[in-house]
Amino acid sequence: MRLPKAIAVVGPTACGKTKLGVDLAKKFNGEIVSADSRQIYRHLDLCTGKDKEDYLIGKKKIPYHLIDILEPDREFSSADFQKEAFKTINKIIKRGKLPILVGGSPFYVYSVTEGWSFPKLDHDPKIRDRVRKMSLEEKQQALEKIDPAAYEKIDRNNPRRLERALEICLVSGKKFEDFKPKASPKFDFLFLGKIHSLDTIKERVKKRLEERFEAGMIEEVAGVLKRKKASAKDLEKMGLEPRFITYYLEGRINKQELEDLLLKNIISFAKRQITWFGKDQRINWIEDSSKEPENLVRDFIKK
RNA sequence: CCGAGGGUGGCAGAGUGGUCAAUUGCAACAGACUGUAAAUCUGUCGGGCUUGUCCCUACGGGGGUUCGAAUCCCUCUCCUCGGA
Repeated sequence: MRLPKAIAVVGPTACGKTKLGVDLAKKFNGEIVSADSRQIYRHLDLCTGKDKEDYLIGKKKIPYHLIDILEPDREFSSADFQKEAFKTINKIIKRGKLPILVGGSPFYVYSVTEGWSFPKLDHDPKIRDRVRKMSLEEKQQALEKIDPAAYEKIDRNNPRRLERALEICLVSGKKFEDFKPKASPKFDFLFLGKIHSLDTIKERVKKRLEERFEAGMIEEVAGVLKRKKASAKDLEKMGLEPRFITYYLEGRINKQELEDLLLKNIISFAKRQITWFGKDQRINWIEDSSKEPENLVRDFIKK
């Protein structure tokens, strides 16, 4: 059985993914499915770079999904995202349109394109809470005791991974090792990638930051805090701009430090994105001016 | 001009006779990643190759003491502070 077709537009931050996605959506009667771990949250449009005007072409608005679906004080995971994305993509296909997954959150993108199957577990907030409160050493010891085989293999200094492994063991009553990572793609994706040199990305990020400061990015965060849409803690988890601007508002860092921290951290994020996407042989990297993506998509659809 | 302190690897900054090619942080480079992912974590980071308890070059320049110096002494030079 042939899988339904879809497009994935990926790449590091500030390289013009949205634009490419929207162009293609217009030409091929598509709809955008955002794969951005921050844009799922409402508010904070400047901070998370929603750029909603990019979805307008002339008077026509390209439909987009999975942006602004949740209040920022809610927890959301890649598994939640995957579920939503599958639903959305299926609906788009049913409408006879072309789904275009556009995003720079590699974990979100791949959970969908690869069809990762996450262990099905009930949420147990008590267990989660307990596990999260342990010190690194306690986590290591606990896992070593419960599941020595998993402990052998795991990234032991990584608290997040230890937490997850422990949570799985404690909630399921089974071994972490029993949940072998599985993947079964649900769609046939054509991968398109947009990328620039690191120097160019740096320049673009810098410029974009300036524009967003100018546009009131700090005030945006202050407003969200003031209206209690999210706590400082929620914002800290939400990624670079919300986090560091919160620090700034709390007086922990000054404006210059804020700018430096943001630039620095956004760049290292871009490098991590490049590590993910760079090794993916399936990605068709799109140079700036060419009409190539159009041809690639046309051929792909015809097949 | 006098007095005091100081010049350490791309930067910041430890080290004050051997275990120092030099703690640490940042930057840089590479990488991991299957329910927090713009998260979290790992490795490399003076040069060379025959990759070794190897060689070379290095803690402002030069000289000296010592078996041995980033570390002690002399001198030159530069910086900072205080006094004229």
